[in-house]
Formats: sequence, C-alpha cells, structure tokens
Amino acid sequence: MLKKHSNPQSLSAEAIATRLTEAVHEHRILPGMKLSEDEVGEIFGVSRTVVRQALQSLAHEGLLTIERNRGAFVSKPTVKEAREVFEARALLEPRMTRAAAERATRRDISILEAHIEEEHEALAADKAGRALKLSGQFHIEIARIADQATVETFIRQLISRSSLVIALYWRRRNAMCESHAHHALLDALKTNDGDTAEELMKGHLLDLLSQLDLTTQPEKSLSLREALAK
Amino acid sequence: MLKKHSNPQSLSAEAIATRLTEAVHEHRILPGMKLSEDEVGEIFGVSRTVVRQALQSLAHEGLLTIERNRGAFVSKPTVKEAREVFEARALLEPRMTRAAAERATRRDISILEAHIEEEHEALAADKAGRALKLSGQFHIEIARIADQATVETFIRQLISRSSLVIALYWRRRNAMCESHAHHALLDALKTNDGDTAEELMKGHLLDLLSQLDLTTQPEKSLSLREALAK
DNA sequence: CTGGCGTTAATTGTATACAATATTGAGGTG
DNA sequence: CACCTCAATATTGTATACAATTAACGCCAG
Repeated sequence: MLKKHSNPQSLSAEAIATRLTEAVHEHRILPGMKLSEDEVGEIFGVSRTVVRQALQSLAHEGLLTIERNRGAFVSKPTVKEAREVFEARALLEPRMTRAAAERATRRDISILEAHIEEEHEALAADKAGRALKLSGQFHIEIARIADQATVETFIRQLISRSSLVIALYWRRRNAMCESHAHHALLDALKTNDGDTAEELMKGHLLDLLSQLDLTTQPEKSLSLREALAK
Repeated sequence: MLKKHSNPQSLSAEAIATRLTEAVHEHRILPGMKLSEDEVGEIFGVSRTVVRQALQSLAHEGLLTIERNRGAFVSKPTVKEAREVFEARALLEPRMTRAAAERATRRDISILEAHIEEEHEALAADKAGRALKLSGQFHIEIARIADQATVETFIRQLISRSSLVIALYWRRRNAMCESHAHHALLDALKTNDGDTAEELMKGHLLDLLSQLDLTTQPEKSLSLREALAK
C-alpha cells in the first residue's frame, strides 16, 4: 500500500501525479505494478475522475502504460527502449551541461551543492531510493540552469524512464558511485568550464549505461501473479 | 467552425486528438483560439469526458494551453519558446538524419519520395496548410527511419510547436522554399551519406529559423475578441 | 458617456451512475 | 486430472448531474 497522508482536502490531479512520480523515482513502486483507479482514488481521497487525469498524464510521460479496459501499469522498458533513453540523454545532456556551465550563477552552484549534500546524506542513511531520486534531480537542475525549458521537459521524461530502466537492469544494488561524477561536474560548472563540463557529462552517461545489464530481458517482477503468469 | 464529418459512431479520444492536431498543423486552427469542451464535443459527437482526454493529451504535447476554469487554448509560443524549439531541433534532428542515412532502406526512400511528391502537389494546388503539415511529416519520417522511437516522440512535439511558431512568426506567406532542401536531404539519404545528410539538416533548420521574424512579439490573433481585448 | 457593481448566464471541475469489458472461479465434460 | 464453458465479480469507459468559477450584461451613479 502506498502512503496515506490523511487528506484535509482533496488533492489536485497534478499533486497526485507528483506523488506517484516520486514513489516511482524512489523505487517504492516498481515496473509492472498495477495502479488501480479505485485504489489510488481511495488513498488520496478523490474520485476516479481526478485519478484518471493523473494516470493519463503519467502515461503520456512514459512512466505508466495504459492498456485499454485493463488499467494503468508502471512501464517496463524493453532493452531497446532502455538504450534509446540513454542515447537520447547522450544527445541532449552534454550540450545542456555546456550551456549550464556558461550560465551558472553562484546561486545555481549552491543549489547544486545542496543537492549533492542531500544525496550523500541519503546514501549514508541507506535510503537508496531517495538518493536515486536526488541524483536525477541533479540532472534536471542542470537543464534548468541552461535556461532551456523545452529541453528540460524532455530530460525530465528521460530521467523518469531512466529510473524505470535502473529498477529493471541495474547490476549492483550497492552504492551508486555517481557522487564522485556529480562532484566533478560541479567543479567544472563552478569554473564556467563548458568544454570540461560537456565531456564530463558525456562520460558520466556512458558510465551509467555501462552499469546496466542490457544483455537479457528483465525478469524482475514483484507482482507474484505476474511471476507465475506463464 | 471545424469540420463535421457526420459521425456514425463516437470517435475515441485519440482520434479526436489526431483530428485536432491535423487542423492545427494545417493552420485551420490558429494560436490563441479557444477550444470549448461543449463545442468540440458536439462536433465529434462525444461527451465532454472524451473531449477532455483529448484536450489534456494535446496540452501535454504543448499544442494547447489549459488555463484552470477558463478552458483550452491553442498555445501561443513566445519568442523565447520559439527559439528553444529550434535549438532543440538543432540538437536532435541532424544526428537523427545521420542515423537515418545510415539505415535507410529502399522502401524508406520511396516513402520519403512520396512525401515530397505530395508536398509539391499541395503547393501547386495552393494548399499551403497541407504542404506545411506534409513538410513536418517528412522530418518525423526521418526520425522513424533512424529507428529511435524515443527521440521521435520528442521531434513530433517539436514539429507541432514549430507549426505554431510558423503561424505566429513566419515572414512571407508565399511558397515555402523547403522543397529544395528536402530534395537534397533525400539525395544524401539515398546514397547513405551520413555526413552530408547531417550537415544538410543542420543547414535546413538554420534556414527555417532565419525565415522567422523573432524581433517582436506576435500580434496576429484571428479572434476578434482577443484583438480588441486591450 | 464612462466606470464600477451585482446579477445572470455560460463554462469548466468533480463526483457519481450506468454501460462495456475483462477477470475470476465453479461446474461440468472428456 | 486437465480443459473448456459460462455465470459472477471486479474494473475500466463514458455519459450525465451538480458544484465552483469565470465571463457577460445591464444597471445605476457620477
């Protein structure tokens, strides 16, 4: 069961979408899980009308897959889709990082530092899910600093899907060694070194990709029913 | 009023979204116009429930902007957004074109040839709107040939918004001189010349951008009410 | 004639009722 | 015992009713 903050007044569809997105990013909701309209509606204290808005919004971002007359399920990216996500990120993020390096203000830097700090704390507290979410936000923050709202929304979607990919294909459950990479990126941004920043991001993404096991279809499915389906 | 094919049985939300998208791409529906739920619902013979799905889907792609308690309007990209759209396209499309050139089959080529042919016919028949839509589809087709579904959806959104940008900022109403550029691209694809294809696309996008007048806010608004609003 | 105020009408937001479809489980048959 | 069929149940799809909000209009004061 999901979290259930007793709701003083009904939440908006957007708020529900945000909450669900966070839960997926933190791997509290895993690929393949079904999100029933009634269930979600009761948890958040709203009618199916509002729930459906939220679910459709998330489906449009690729986080959920809606099967007609069957319902909404957390997407399970195929190996091909997993590769595509990282290819797209490789296309967009290095250039965004360059732009961010050239534009970053002191305020931006301190925001990024705070992110890294939180990420460290989450890892220390053994909150891998939370660390993963923060790690993604670091990338989004860079797009924001680059002042490219359009590309930023694309990167948001890609980060979302990356979260699914990691849930399905990540090799080691142990600590993400990204912290170091993010710190190096921060240094390049701090000195407005666009060339280095771009290269670091390119390497960082390749590094992430190399930690995935894309040789086989994912077998993980936390739904008992699904595991026994065939 | 929009088109009104007498509806034998009710259309799906997706079908309605497609029809509306086409109308926007062909500039039969212009930026700023309001799409009332009741009106659209009556035109297509479905209830507001289905219309809302379609409208929200289009809003998520950026084609419409939904203002709470006010309704859905065709988006009016600002100058900044217009630039961002073309910057994003410049980031994605040249690389997609290279990949497409390296993968294009004879069947792909003939599909593109058909597109160009249709585009010529539309221009000859003075159907500028239809020509514009076909021109956009040419770009989407290239992403499809590159076999990058993820990036393809991004490019779809960017083409959609480009259509809005062109409606607002295009300088000359006369013939689009893209036909030539598309033909040159086709040649590069035909000979699997990735380098040339990538460069041609890069130039083509710059060319498009240069035909826009982004020095001033758009004044065009076909809604009489809106024209007199201030 | 102009500008503000209040009422009326129109439109969107949300919940709910009903229809359509898929899933489950029992019962029967080979 | 496996397998199929079919009713019973649960879930989603769509339409509609009502509430909330906004926009429109007329009225009156200045």
